[in-house]
Amino acid sequence: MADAPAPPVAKGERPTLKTISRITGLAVPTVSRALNDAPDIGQETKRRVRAAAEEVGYLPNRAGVRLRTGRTNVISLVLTTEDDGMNYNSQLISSMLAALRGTAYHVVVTPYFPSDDVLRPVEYIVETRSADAVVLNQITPRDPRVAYLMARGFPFATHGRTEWLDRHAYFDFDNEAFGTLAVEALAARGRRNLIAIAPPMDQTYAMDMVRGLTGAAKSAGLQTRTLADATSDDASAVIDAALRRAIAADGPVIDGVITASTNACMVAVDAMERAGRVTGVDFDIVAKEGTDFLRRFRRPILTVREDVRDAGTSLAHAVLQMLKDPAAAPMQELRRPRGVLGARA
Amino acid sequence: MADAPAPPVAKGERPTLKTISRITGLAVPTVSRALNDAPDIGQETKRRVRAAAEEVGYLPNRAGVRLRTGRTNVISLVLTTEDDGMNYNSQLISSMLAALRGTAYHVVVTPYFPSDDVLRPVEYIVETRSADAVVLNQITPRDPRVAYLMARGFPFATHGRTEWLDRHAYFDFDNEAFGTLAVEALAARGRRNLIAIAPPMDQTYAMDMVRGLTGAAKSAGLQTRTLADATSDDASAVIDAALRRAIAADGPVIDGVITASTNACMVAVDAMERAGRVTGVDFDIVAKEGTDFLRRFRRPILTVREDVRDAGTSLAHAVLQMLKDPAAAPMQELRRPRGVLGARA
DNA sequence: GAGAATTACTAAAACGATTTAGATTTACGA
DNA sequence: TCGTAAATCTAAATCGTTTTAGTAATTCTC
Repeated sequence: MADAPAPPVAKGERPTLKTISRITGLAVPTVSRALNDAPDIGQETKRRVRAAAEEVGYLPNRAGVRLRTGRTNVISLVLTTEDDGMNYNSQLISSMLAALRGTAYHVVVTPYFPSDDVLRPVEYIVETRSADAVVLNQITPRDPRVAYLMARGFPFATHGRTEWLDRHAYFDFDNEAFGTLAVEALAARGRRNLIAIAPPMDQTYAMDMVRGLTGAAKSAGLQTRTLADATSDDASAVIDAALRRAIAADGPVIDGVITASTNACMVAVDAMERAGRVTGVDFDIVAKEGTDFLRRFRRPILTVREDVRDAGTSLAHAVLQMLKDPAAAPMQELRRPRGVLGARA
Repeated sequence: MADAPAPPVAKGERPTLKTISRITGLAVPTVSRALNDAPDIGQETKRRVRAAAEEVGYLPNRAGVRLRTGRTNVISLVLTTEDDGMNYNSQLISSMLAALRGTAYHVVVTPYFPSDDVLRPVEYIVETRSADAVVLNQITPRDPRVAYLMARGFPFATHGRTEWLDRHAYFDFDNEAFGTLAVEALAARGRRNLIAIAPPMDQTYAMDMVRGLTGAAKSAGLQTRTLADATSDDASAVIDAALRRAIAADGPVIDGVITASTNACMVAVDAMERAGRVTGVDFDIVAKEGTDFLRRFRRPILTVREDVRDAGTSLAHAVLQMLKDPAAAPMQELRRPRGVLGARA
């Protein structure tokens, strides 16, 4: 609870430009322009003003700046309030915060409720100008939010790609490559009959992943299909039920599973083992995961690493660059998976 | 991209009080007071003003309100940028957002970097008045942030308790009860030699948990101790190493493990099994978890449910009530665990 | 050495809201 | 019937910042 060391201008109040104006004897606008390094302010004056600002611990009043300029110094992260399987939201937020450290930007998390119109949060932000930029995820190929933001010329970056590839900033993991890698890894282990628990198929990355899967399967000359009636985002019970049906169905016996989430992987291993299939013996499973959680599962699971924090860092930099230089080309990054890790037995 | 249906006052601009003033022919302050339901505005006038506001889709400019009143309509959630084991942050945020739905409050996540002074984020918020209230977690008994906020009279609520129990709003899970339940469950299964992987011992809830453990152990006349050199918040490798040392050490053989986190539980099961001990046979383990993740682990793990979303909901309500009626007694809630769930085999 | 250009600052206005003080109208009491 | 109170509205000021326009002093140009 140490107080500030006897502020020279004794006032319990927070210092404003007026405070510095009084200290230096300069007019308020001069102080403002000096702090903003305007060209028509003398070097010596700038030095004096900055010293005074430093001394009293001046920080610009955000409401004042915002009211006058319209700049909010806020970046809005639009997220669903639904459970995310693993740590996705948490990691995205904390990595964005880390990347924004030292800047004037705050992060506001704007909820998107499943019952709402998808556009609502984004419209709200744009109409009330409550942020300088928006970060979106769970992107569909013709995402209406992206279309809206592009039409309005509002700065944004997405985790995931649309079909308007060259027109906005994005970060994405290369899910087609993941699909390819996964199939190849299973093929190399002699697996011939694969099933994938894909993300919801309206999402771009789900389509990418499936494209990778089917392409690689065709090349390798083996069977692959997507689990019906469940996605990797569904609740465990739903995935479990769908898998049970698939396992019990007639036809060639499943000997390879591909999943895009940790949770789906655990459910799948569980379901297969309950059906009497031994992991690593009767079948293999490839899972994409952000943590090293599956390693603790004590099964020979094949994993592909995907660090969500990379997304947060990249997206934060993308919007920062955008706000600094609106004319610059949008930052776009496609992160390729490094390879398939064989879990220890 | 549907436009608003022909706004009666044709202007691309966002409506302000001035817009409504023009429509109704009333002065701006009158409009303001009408919308704020001031006593000196006539009923008919209020009706007219509200109708006009509705019609043009008026939403108060946050910067204007904030500048004039000092109210920010922001609730700050102070979180570390470190990884949280499971979904803690994510669930806390989304449940808070859900509870704040329909209010004017935004949630700003304020990062706390491990290298910083603990007080820094909170000081920043108070000094720059960048939020109306703060929510804190990872509370220590004499948490300096809590002391600071109490001294400043700044509204806040904590997830976790301090030693200043009656003086601030909090939500907490009853970790002493958890400790007691856990020991009793293990004792009932004939386990005599327990080890606990506790949270960092500076945290209040860790101390609570250990108090519960030792109390129940004494009553049941059995051995219990806390794992040295590692806490449930540590990285998997650290916990693993510490556990290996404990398992290899001389003395009575460990036949019961208690852990406060999903991750620590997985690590513990892993370590024990690598040492040749079979879960549910040679030893039992009790874990507290917020998800139903461990059920998929296919081990007879005993779990105690703890829904983080309860914390977020309760804390949001606590600060809302505080902001509405500063004089009211702070909301305090201690959530007891419902019992120990035996995992299926 | 006079006019033009440059430098370095100040005055006034504005962003959108609320608050305080004051004005006008109507109703009321004696 | 007149002063007073009550009801309802308006005018002006203010929060802290930035912008636009303008002023004064200095330097340059030929």
